[in-house]
Amino acid sequence: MTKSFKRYTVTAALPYANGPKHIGHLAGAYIPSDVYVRYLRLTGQDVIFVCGSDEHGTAIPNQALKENTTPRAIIDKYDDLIRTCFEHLGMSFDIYHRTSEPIHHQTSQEIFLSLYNKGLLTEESSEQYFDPEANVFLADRYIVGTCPKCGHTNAYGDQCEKCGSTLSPRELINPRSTLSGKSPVLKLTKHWYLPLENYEPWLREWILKSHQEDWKPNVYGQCKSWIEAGLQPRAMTRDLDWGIKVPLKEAEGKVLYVWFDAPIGYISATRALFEEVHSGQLKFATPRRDLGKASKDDWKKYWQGSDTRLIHFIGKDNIVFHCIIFPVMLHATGEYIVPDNVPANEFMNLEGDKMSTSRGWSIEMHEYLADFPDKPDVLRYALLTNLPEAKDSEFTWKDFQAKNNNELVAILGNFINRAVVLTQKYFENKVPLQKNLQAVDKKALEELSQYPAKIAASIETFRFREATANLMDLARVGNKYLAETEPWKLAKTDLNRVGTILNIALQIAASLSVVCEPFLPFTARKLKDMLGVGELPWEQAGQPDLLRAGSALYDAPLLFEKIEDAVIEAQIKKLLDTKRTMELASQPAAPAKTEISFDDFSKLDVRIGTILKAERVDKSKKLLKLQVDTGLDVRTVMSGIAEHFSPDQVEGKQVTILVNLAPRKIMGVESQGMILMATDKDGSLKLISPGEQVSPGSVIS
RNA sequence: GGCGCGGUAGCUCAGGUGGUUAGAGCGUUGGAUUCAUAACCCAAAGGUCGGGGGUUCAACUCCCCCCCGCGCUACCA
Repeated sequence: MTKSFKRYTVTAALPYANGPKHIGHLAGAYIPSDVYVRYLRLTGQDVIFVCGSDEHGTAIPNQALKENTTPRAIIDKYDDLIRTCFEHLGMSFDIYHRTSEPIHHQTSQEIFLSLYNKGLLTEESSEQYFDPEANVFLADRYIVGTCPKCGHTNAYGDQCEKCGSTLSPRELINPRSTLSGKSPVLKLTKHWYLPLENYEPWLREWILKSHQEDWKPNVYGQCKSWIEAGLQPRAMTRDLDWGIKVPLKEAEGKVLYVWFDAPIGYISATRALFEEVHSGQLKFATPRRDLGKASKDDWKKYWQGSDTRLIHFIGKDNIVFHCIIFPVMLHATGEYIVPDNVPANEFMNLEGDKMSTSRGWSIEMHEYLADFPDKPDVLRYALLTNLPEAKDSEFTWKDFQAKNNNELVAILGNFINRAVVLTQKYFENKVPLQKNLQAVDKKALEELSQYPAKIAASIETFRFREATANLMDLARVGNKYLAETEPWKLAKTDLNRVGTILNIALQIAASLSVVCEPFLPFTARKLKDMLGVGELPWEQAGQPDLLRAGSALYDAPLLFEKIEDAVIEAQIKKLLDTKRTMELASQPAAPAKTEISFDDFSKLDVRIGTILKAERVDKSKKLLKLQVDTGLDVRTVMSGIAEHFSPDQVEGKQVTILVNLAPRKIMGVESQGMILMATDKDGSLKLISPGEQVSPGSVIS
């Protein structure tokens, strides 16, 4: 931490190009990283800021199927959408690249080969599901079946969207291929693994020991949890036809695992940045400062120089990849540096519920921009003041309105407007002279001089909320100064004095135009234009003489405008409407299973039984141990319903039971049968009882 | 169940290595003011710092137990 660095490489999580991105993503990674980088640039640091679209992985072809198009069309569409939104929100990347670019394929393959040639990857063959009809291995996402956790009949092989559980394809009951609809078969396939466990001592030393102090508790804690749980080999390749080819002859039809190639995208983007600057042909690069005579190899300084400080900005869902897997990859090559900090944020909720594009409960970037095209800074501010830095936070439209009306308009906009209007009124819109200073003036200037350092200290320690609050406090200093000096009263008697006061007020405004740039870049631009100041470095902020007496002020439009209640109400209504639409659209009844014969059916012995006794199972959250009168006998059945029913809710109830299911031991107890349940749309379980009381053992047919 | 992160004013959140009357913004109430987008400025009310033990001269801050929320993970035939 005390180490001194010559340059910075700052990355923001590569957004996955399978759909639009919402304001939670902005709050997690993009806004903080942009503030950080803009600040570094103002202080003259050598920094590059890289990002780009993550365009591989199984979800892309999956989304293509959903939209009835090609993977290429999907990534082009969402790359364009996300790229445009970022631009309109003021994200100041030096390059926004794409992982589908050839240079990224090359970089990823080089790093894979570097690990392979050093003998650091292990090869392992395992049985994976294969669709003999389509003649391909099935990615997790292409296998559907019954969720073993909630019984949802259309769960994906990696996740059940009904109950949210993470799954592996082998766990699915009655797996089916989504390509052919047939049952897949298990087939042997070889993959390359990175044995993370070999790096445990290094990870302990690097993270647990040397970053205990400077990494955020939420990040450090999660790393610790992973390391102590025991690391395992992680597959670096997949059987898939969408992605980066594994550069080995024996790996026909295999690609690099998307989580192997995605973070390498940062490196590829950096390479592309310097290649484009070097060649003078900018395609993805938008360098924000003069990179001088860039050479093609300059990227190496930013990824291999031990005097480079690497910072990854991500959301909490990415911690394990950015703190464990990717660093191990980089470290193992022996050539790359590892991150000095990973200031991951938690999640931002929305109006009391988790944000989710698929559930329609979100504010998508492009929708916000469509509805508030001239207000990117208002969103930046509302998010900045409520970033989930230490814990999940919450965005509400009402809060958004309050932040705009009570702070941006009433404090910051109002102060600027007061200073400028008074200057127009008494001094023909020219900066008046600063004459003899009184105590109140000195106090204001003294306070002014403190703020830039205060704000800087907060930014440097990744406390962006605090930094933003300090920014607004500086505007408060200005308002207070005007309230104390009351220049509108003195104007009748002492215009010299008024001039001094307004000069100081305008100096505060000038400093504001500098220090607000990282947070509110569009506002900073307007304010600088208004005051006629150019681009000033951070170190000049806080000085009492940024504006020269006699210099003219320019047009002074209002920086912010009030947002009326009706606008906010409309947004809330829109949110609720979208959610309802999505619920209806995304929840058709599960499709019918494949046909069976009557003989198949008659193999099942389903009956009505009565639950005589139910008890919780020690050390289990989901299991109830039931004694069921089946008419034939009284038997023990273990049932995963404890999260839906308490024991006394089910005791005495008649239920449907599959009695001829092979017994199996669960949590050390033999379970003899299975209670059948209906799973409702919301994932809740319902008992299936006869319409009227029947004798235990009644056969269902 | 295990591991991790949280539980601080009505709301959203701050509170390195324990130390005088626990903070900010918003909201509420009162005052002052009119240059300003009825904005600004001042002041007040409001908290058993999740609960209970313990260490200490002293704990929101350290230790133990419990409760609640979130995440990962295991049991679900």
